[in-house]
Amino acid sequence: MTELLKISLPDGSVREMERGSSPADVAAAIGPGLAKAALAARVDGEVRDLGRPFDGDAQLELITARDEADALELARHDFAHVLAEAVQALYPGTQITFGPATDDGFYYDVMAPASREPFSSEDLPAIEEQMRAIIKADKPLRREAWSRQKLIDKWEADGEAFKAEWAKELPENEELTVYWSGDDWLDMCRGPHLPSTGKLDPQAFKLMRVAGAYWRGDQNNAQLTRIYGTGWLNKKQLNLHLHNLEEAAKRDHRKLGREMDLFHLQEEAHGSVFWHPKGYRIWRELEAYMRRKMDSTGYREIKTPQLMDVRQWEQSGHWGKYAENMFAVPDMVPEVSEDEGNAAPTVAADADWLAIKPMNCPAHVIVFKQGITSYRDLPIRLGEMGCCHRNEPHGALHGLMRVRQFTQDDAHIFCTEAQVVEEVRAFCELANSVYQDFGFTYHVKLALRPEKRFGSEADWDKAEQELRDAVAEAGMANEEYGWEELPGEGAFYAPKLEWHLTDAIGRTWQVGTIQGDRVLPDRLDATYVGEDGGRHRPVMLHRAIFGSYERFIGILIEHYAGRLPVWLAPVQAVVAPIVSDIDGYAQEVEAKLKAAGIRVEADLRNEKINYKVREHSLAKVPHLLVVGKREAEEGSVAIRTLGEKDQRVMSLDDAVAMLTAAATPPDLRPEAV
RNA sequence: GCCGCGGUAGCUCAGUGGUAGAGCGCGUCAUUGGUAAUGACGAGGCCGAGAGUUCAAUUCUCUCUCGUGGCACCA
Repeated sequence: MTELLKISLPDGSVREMERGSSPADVAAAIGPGLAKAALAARVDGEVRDLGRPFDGDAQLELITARDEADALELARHDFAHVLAEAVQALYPGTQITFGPATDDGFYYDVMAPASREPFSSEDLPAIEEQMRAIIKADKPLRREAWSRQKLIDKWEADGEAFKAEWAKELPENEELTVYWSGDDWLDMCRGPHLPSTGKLDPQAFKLMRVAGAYWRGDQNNAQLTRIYGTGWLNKKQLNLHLHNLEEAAKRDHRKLGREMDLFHLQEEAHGSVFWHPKGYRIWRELEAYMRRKMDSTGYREIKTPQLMDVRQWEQSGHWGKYAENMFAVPDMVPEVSEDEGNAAPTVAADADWLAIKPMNCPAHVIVFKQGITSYRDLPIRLGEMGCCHRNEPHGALHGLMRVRQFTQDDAHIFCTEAQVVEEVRAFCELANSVYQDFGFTYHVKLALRPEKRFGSEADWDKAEQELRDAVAEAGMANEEYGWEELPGEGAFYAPKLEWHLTDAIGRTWQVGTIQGDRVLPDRLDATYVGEDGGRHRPVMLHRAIFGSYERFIGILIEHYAGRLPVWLAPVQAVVAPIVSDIDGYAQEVEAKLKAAGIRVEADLRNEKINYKVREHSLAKVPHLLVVGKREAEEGSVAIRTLGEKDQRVMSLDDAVAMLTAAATPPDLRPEAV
């Protein structure tokens, strides 16, 4: 008299199943094809093993390879387990820890046995081989519930110190699960998993690299070896991914920066950029653009000192928190050694210390504090192309993306409490117009109060709510803008709104930010005189749109794969004569374009036109103007535009008009005004 | 800062216990050629820095440094 379970399917039908039956049974009942294709099940919205019995009546959706997101997640998680099993099979005594799915695959953190070196990339082929063997063996993956104590005993018996440590911290009463791979290997895991290892495609994964990673992400703990793999549902997907990686490598800004002669980095100033003429041209265009944007939205630009007394940084709180990442300079005349070549100066014990600014905010507060400010003057928006230095951990440096010297498009808005929401909303609008001009889409996120912070809870409540409200006012607190709140991610003095750009190949970059700060105005005693005649604290909004010029240019190079829009291109056009008889005309064309404000060069070298076309195409010059006898006679040019197959012949005057239009920055185009 | 890998010509890289090689680039000459590499010749290197082993080190060992892939960090 067992009662039957009612299992509802997505098509609206309901199947009656015996108690104890599982999604696998439902799949089998529907048909053998589905039984084979099914990978897992979504039971009342939760992804579960195919073989896990129903708890009661349920909504069921069977997951197959067609449900790509779910299937990928399952496959990657299984690849990680197979990886761990393979490593232990090959190298007994290896300790296993954790191995999740990632965006493009999986990894597993392991500790090599003391008897051998940590794993290296040379071990990867053998591990891959072993993984394929495990997949081919089609070992069933079986879920089993264990008590916590049983788990601890098992891990301790096996010498798995990391696993045992973790198990001890799991809740005592909760039922814990392990997954068997066949009958000879298991890992503790919440699941779910595919029914068996054979559901994985042995040709759809590749181990990519090994790296160090700290146990539980804490640098005080042991360092494990993390083995990274990329994993997919089939070989085609894997190959596509590998191809995309190659494409991404081709647009690496470090490579393009060298090839396009934009900038270089070198040992003597590591983490600081040597900008070459072409790279700095991009910078200048961006800076001019940003100045126009800020001038037209009520900002006033200032310039503040590079060096300030360390005491100023103590007062702001930065010295206490970030001293180790700041550069300090003794305020003294160095004693020069008689000994030539001895460049190490001695520092007097009583020297005063100056710090090179790691940020502009305290200096902006100092400017704000000059004189007496009335509420009638607020908001005050102070902008600065502020050059800052931070002594970053060496392992963090990366091309233009993470440097020790950088220049921010920084500004601080001092305003009353009542003005915060409107100021933030207006900033959302400004940031939006900038990112659109560069062809980026973006997500807006709110980073909430961190564990270690200054300021009262009431102020944090207020500050977070203001940012929320402003984004809502701007119409961006929704899915379209990827709206999300990130607990614990804020700065020590303020919650942050963050703009995460998505580039042409789908990667995201956090650039813009605005932060509602009540801490610094208080610590540095900034005040304004209110309507009531009393002194009040302004709210200080820290904000940037590019973030830093260095990083933003790096992002632009990768976003456009070096093919910058004409208005940013260091060289916008090259005039290339076919024979030297035409050099005179080529120079005439060059002069005319120059007079129109186009960044143009004439390539009069004694080379064939094929050579010039190839070279300037590789250099990513947007327009190549080829001139031969025909063009010289007609007063025309043959324009070859980068990325287009065909040339266009037009009169020189038309060419000037066309290039002038193409070279106009987006904010100055007629349709933008 | 931690783990792994690397540093040889301007760039990309090969190579060796007896102080080095290619391609591209650069220079000179010839060539004046209609849309992605014309040819010949030539000049370039303290083989990242320091120490050690050795008759001898670019090569082996150690330290440092910078880069690189991750981790940790990112006001």
